[in-house]
Amino acid sequence: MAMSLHLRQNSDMQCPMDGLLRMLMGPWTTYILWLIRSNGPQRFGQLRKQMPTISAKMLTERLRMLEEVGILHREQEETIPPKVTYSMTERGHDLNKVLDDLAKLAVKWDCPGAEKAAREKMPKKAS
Amino acid sequence: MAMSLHLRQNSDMQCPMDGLLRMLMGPWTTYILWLIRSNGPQRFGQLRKQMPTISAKMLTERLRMLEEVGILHREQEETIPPKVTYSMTERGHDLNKVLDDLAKLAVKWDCPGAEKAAREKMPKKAS
DNA sequence: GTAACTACTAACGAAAAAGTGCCTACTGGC
DNA sequence: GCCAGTAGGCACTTTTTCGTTAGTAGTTAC
Repeated sequence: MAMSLHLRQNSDMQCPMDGLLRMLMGPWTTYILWLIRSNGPQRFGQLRKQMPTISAKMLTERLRMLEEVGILHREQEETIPPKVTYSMTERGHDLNKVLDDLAKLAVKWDCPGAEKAAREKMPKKAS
Repeated sequence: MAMSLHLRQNSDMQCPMDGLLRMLMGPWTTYILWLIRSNGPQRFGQLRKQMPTISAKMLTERLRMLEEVGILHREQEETIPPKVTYSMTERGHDLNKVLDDLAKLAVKWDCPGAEKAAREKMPKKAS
């Protein structure tokens, strides 16, 4: 904790994207968004089945975070066993447009270079 | 390394964005791009001065990665002391358009929610 | 003659992130 | 009566990430 009383990285600097990127950056985040957009609102367990290697803890955490920033909506039925469904908010749809553009770029480039670098020099978990 | 012979997270799945996001996601990545776009080609030391809290190791690593995926161009003069200048490639400019959109979104939302969540539930370093 | 300058690299260690296993509550099927 | 099933929470362990320190080279300024 070298800089707790300092600039927190550059979040206090002039770049307004910081918060947004920090959110998208999280592991699995965009993959979750993609699943919900493609297949509609879904329950916790359904999402989990589509991401065989995610841990429950991680999935919970990501979903909670996406809810907190207002991108996903969480609907809970208090039955037992419980039933929780996640869907996109309006804000979520805003985001999808940008993500689409990003996806187009990814397809356009689709170079082995990116593949290679992704394996070596970048954070391990994305999507 | 639970799954080295397996799906590596979901990178082997259908999402083509994975590599691209893994790249943008890295700490400081977009901040570096922003600096170079705003102020033009720059040398290692100049960049460093503008990011007082980054370590040399980190900066080197990020720059190398951006070079590897073809977003930055690295030009080295073999003098001693050496002189290395980084500039944007064409591909880099492609990216900037999308990043601009992202920035617009960030400004549009600019909610305390994002701020708050950014502090708590997301990876520590972005920009 | 030595100290500073630049753009790094390698090795080490601390801190943060993520995985694992165990727990909950009530209902429904055997 | 017993076990499975849902959506997690909590504590503990492992993995990953990142900063710090030390070192490189030859020229130039003191």
